[in-house]
Amino acid sequence: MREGPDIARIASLVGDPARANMLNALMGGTALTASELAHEAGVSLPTASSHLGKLMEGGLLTVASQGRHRYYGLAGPQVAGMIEAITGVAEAVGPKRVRPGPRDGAMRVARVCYDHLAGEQAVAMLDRLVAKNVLVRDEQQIRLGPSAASHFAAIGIDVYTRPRRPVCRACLDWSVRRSHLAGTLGAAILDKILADKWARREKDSRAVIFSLPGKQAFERVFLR
Amino acid sequence: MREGPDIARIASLVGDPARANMLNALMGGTALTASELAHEAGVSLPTASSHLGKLMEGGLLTVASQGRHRYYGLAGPQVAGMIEAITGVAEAVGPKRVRPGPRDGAMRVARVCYDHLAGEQAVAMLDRLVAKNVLVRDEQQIRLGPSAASHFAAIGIDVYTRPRRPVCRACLDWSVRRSHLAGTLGAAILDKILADKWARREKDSRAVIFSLPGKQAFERVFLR
DNA sequence: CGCATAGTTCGTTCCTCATCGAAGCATTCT
DNA sequence: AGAATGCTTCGATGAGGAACGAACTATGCG
Repeated sequence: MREGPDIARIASLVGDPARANMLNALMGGTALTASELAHEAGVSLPTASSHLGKLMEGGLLTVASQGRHRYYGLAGPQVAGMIEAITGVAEAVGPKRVRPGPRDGAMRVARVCYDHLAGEQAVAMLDRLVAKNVLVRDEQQIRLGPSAASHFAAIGIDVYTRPRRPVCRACLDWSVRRSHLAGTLGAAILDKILADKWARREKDSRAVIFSLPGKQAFERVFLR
Repeated sequence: MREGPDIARIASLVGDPARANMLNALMGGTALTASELAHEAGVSLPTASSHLGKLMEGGLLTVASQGRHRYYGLAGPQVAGMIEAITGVAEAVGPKRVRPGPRDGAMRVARVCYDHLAGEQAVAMLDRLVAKNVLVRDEQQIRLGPSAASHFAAIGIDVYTRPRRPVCRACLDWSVRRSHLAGTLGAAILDKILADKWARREKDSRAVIFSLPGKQAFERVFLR
């Protein structure tokens, strides 16, 4: 009876375990093939194909055909944000993890959230950038502060080169329950962290592992 | 295979249309009874009760027993944020609103919401009553103002005769996204509108169609 | 070409879960 | 106490949809 956007339709897409696993895997930010996603989800290829079709039809995924491969990826940051939000609730109400393994610890500290950094490190970074007035924040909005351009230029990031998406966006961190930095700036910072080899991606996981010198460099640049 | 919080479980809770409607209704911030939610969702009371049990078990709702009523509300802002996020995606990918037919127009202007009037007319009425200080409102709470008794007595409504439910309640209007008046007073006003034949119910619809003199009477009494 | 790999489509099977009526508590009104 | 109201539990029914094997299409390789 009720009108408005069909939230049940979207939620039910995420509500199937196989599809949820696929979406989770895609939260790493890299597009994956149908076979890889089938493996991630623990289902057969036909089943995966059917799920992917539904996710596509629901507008949650994009696909790029390359040769005989089809690379599926999240449709955009809004979808990623939604998954984060659902993850946050699941984490909050879910059965208390009996014993958080070491891998969970790493995830908590730093991980990839679609295309930017999340976790304690990322939250601390945003806090510090706001405290230094490099970024200005009111509520969920984040904007560049007066010194932003020069500040980021000093570490090799041009805040004006990526005009397509919003430069700054707040993204709620499920492990810390506070916001971290998304948007093109967040993506550029993650790029730099990986390009400069401050950290590496854990295989088959969203975890981001900092090396000791990498961590020190990160702290010097972003937490001071 | 994948670890982490069980996002499919949470999403599937939202993924049922009946439950989604309930959650949507609760997004207004006011707690609602099981019967009201059953009506909102368009399902029978047993069905609603089952859904509410699941939402409770999933940790998405809280409940407060007051006498023989059970008031259900969202478990917290995090849950509300999740619903907002899902709504945002649904809005973005959803079917482009084709063309709101005439019936939708009528629904938008005035309709029945459980037992009281909703829609633009109802929102305007509440605004006016608050502006005239007949009703006093702070946040989601609405109370009778000093002149309420005499004001409503003049049009044949005794504000004290129906002690069973709260006299005034705010109810979020989905078409206008602002509150209108619910509670026994809201119900009494709708009764009067229909009893005095200012308007009639559209068959098999929630729409309420005002006659021309009825509309004038309504405006004279409530919008001036 | 013929063979291998990557994906989708089809048809069938099976199971979960939404639904409602009837009956059972609980609370409040008279 | 008895009646009315609000809500939950139980049991039966039915529909939707997740799963996979087999067959089909498409791309790449020798």
